[in-house]
Amino acid sequence: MVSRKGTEGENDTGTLGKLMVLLDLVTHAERPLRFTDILAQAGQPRGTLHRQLGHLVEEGLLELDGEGRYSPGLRLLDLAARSWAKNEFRLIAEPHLRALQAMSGETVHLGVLRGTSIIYLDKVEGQQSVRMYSQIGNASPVYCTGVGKAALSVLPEASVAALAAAIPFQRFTENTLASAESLLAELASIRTEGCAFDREEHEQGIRCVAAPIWTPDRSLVGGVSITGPAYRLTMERLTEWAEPVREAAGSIMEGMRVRLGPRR
Amino acid sequence: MVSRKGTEGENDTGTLGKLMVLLDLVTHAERPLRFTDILAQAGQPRGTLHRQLGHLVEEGLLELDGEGRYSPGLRLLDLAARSWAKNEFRLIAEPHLRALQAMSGETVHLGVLRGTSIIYLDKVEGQQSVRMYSQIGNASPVYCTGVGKAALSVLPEASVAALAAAIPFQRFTENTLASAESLLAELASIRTEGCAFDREEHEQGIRCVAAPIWTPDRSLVGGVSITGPAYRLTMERLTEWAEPVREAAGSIMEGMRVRLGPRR
DNA sequence: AATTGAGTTCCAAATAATGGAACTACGGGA
DNA sequence: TCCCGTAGTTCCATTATTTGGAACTCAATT
Repeated sequence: MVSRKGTEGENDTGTLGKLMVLLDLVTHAERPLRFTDILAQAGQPRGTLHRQLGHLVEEGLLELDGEGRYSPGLRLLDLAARSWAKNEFRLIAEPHLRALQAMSGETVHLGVLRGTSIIYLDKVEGQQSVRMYSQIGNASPVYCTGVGKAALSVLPEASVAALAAAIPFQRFTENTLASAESLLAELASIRTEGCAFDREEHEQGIRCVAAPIWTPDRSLVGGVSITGPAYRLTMERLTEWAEPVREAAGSIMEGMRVRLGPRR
Repeated sequence: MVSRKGTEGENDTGTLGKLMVLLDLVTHAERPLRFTDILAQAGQPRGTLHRQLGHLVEEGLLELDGEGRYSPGLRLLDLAARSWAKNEFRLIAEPHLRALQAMSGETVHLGVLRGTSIIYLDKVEGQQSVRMYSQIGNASPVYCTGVGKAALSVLPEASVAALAAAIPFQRFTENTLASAESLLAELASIRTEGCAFDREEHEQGIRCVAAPIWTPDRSLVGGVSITGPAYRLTMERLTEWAEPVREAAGSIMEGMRVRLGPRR
């Protein structure tokens, strides 16, 4: 993975930075990693790595099982649960997400831009009470999600260009915008429309309509979307829902203005 | 020997330890904290604290808004989402939780013991698709939750005694077991029954029945429970469900034996 | 018994954290 | 407008922690 730090350089300096690299390694891995696995990827001397892992385990950020395999620790859940519960942006948006869900009957997402990814902050779905946590906290690429493209559309040209250059494009479906050029072109139309569509660009058979949410200084940029299967979400239906989605985004921004102060 | 943090003393030593104290401070706070608020509680010199917070912000573990207030960062969600998705214990338990939910129609929880708290790892509820993330990751006291008491019941006497001595008992309802003695007494009966009840001990009007889950070496101790409102979950009903809950716990342990190896 | 691989421990040297103090920015009140 | 107090930031010599090479233990393999 490249640095998640927007426009800046590498970051594995500082004690914390190095530890975070390890945390990332373990949380990104498919399965629990053994000491040697981590050693191979971390580029740290054995002794150093051993102590670093020891500290992470001691703090509950990692867990070391009986077979010497490292996996993410429970402390992460604990910290995340608390930060999610009190996230102001999410709290402000929640009623509007529910309203959109009730109106459409489909799944509604709230996401924010972070580097070249969208992180989902909340998800409201109908009765099909499947996994809910599943999506929250997950990072998805900006260039092939409705929320991602909507978010980019409100950034200044320069920032978009810088981000686009840093995106590791990858084709998920035949509709995926797999280059900086095609992405930039689409952003233009999104700006005039005020909303973005995902036409099965990330996952075959899944469409969505999204509207951007931003603070005046762009310190927070994200969006809200309605997502669902292509057979129910025809393009006509999506177009119909564009207005309610834009309105929800507007209401959320209004809520932020009131609650967070007009400055940013 | 790298020490575990079970029953031991303070831990704000080491660079990471000090940073974790700050993370805890911010995630536990009701509202975003200003520099001065943290300064008052952290007991660090101004310069030091300032740099520490800077590092946490840089890594996305904290966020600093335009008004100079610190709140938990998105990186926490990202890390937690990944660790939750691949948690082996949770994955093994999931189908059994669903089965219990389908059988009872009530909410089913999976939790593990961590220090003197129970951390909920999963939650499956019926159609009332309210907040789901809400509970997952949350820490609740051992002594007044079904899962907590069940978990304690399979620990060796010595460990329970040590834990009980460390619990800051607090009375939540008139039924709360608010002393080490009453807790230890109840554990005896839980051991013979093989399941624990929460008779409105944590929250007025909420009852539950839970069964313990443990590994042979007790490195992982937790439980599974069915929870619901007292008017639906009469004590007779709870008693009826004790057996299925015990069976589910047994199946989960069998699954762990197979998947994680018989050693631990 | 010898060998190999995995994990752990040790300690002088290198590096990062510390914290007191000086500095800046902002916001009243006189 | 000037002055003072509070909040936040920066600086840097001192101090403490991390670093990493190497030696060591342990277990499985040949």
